[in-house]
Amino acid sequence: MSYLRFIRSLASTYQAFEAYSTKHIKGMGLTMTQFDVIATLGNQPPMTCKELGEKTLILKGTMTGVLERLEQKGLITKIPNAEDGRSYRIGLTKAGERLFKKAFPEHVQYLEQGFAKCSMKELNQTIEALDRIRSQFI
Amino acid sequence: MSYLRFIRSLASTYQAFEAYSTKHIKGMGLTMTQFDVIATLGNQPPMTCKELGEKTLILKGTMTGVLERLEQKGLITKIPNAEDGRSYRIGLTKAGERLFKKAFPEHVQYLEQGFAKCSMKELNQTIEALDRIRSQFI
DNA sequence: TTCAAATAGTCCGTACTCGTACTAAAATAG
DNA sequence: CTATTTTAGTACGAGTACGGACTATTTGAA
Repeated sequence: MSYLRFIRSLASTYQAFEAYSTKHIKGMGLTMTQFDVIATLGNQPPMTCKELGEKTLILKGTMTGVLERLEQKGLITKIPNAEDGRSYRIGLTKAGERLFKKAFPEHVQYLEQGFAKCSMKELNQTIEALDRIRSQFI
Repeated sequence: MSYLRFIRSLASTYQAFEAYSTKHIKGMGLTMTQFDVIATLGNQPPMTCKELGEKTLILKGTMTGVLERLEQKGLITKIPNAEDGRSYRIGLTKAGERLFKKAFPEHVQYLEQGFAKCSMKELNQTIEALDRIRSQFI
């Protein structure tokens, strides 16, 4: 019966982490989803909407709106794709690059703080256990 | 640096479980949030919107709409509260009761299947580790 | 080659999350 | 007892998630 407790523990830990992370991201004027896109595009050659969706787990229907808002903020550009008239490539603008180069390391460091008191050994053991449990659900 | 791997592992396990659970809930014509409300109201005396929100972690602003849709489906009723003119008590209708008595045990059993191959010992160890890690973020 | 099937993205509808502002009722301080 | 503050729930707007229908382009098969 402890699987019900496991579910609660999993959900609340995920949500606590999500809340911790979100607090920092909001300070940069982005949503988690928007940050996810910026972080994925950073230091990478421009990629299609489809590729971006695969890396970020954002569905294409959602992606349209997210990219629209990022374009309005002047952080990304859509480059027509010569090889395929249906698609285009998405890349960071100069402003997007600047934001990425500043925000990404800052955020990584912020997350690091949260884990400062966790032992490596415990983290690694938990990763292994989570991966084993997850494999039952796929 | 393994905390980045931990985050990925935590998020993907949570999402895999969520997807597994959602698949079953959708089959009963409910969303996860709606099921959460029904499951919380089952076998309990009617409670206020506030209490319901505390138990389900649904914010009051969201709750209004969720209850509206559950009321339309005829699964819940709002009972005026004699002791406090600002609030009302929310309870399951007969149809809501019937759905709960059928769907809840079915869902618990469905979840149990997913965890069938997980050892109790590993689940308990993981719960403890997750709880320790979570405490760093609150 | 031409027509059917697959693919890339968009559009739309429903539902949820979160935050802020608002209304009405209750609790409390002076 | 009145005025202030708190509290319960609603209203609303921006953003996200997800699914299904749709358009345009490309690919693949007859």
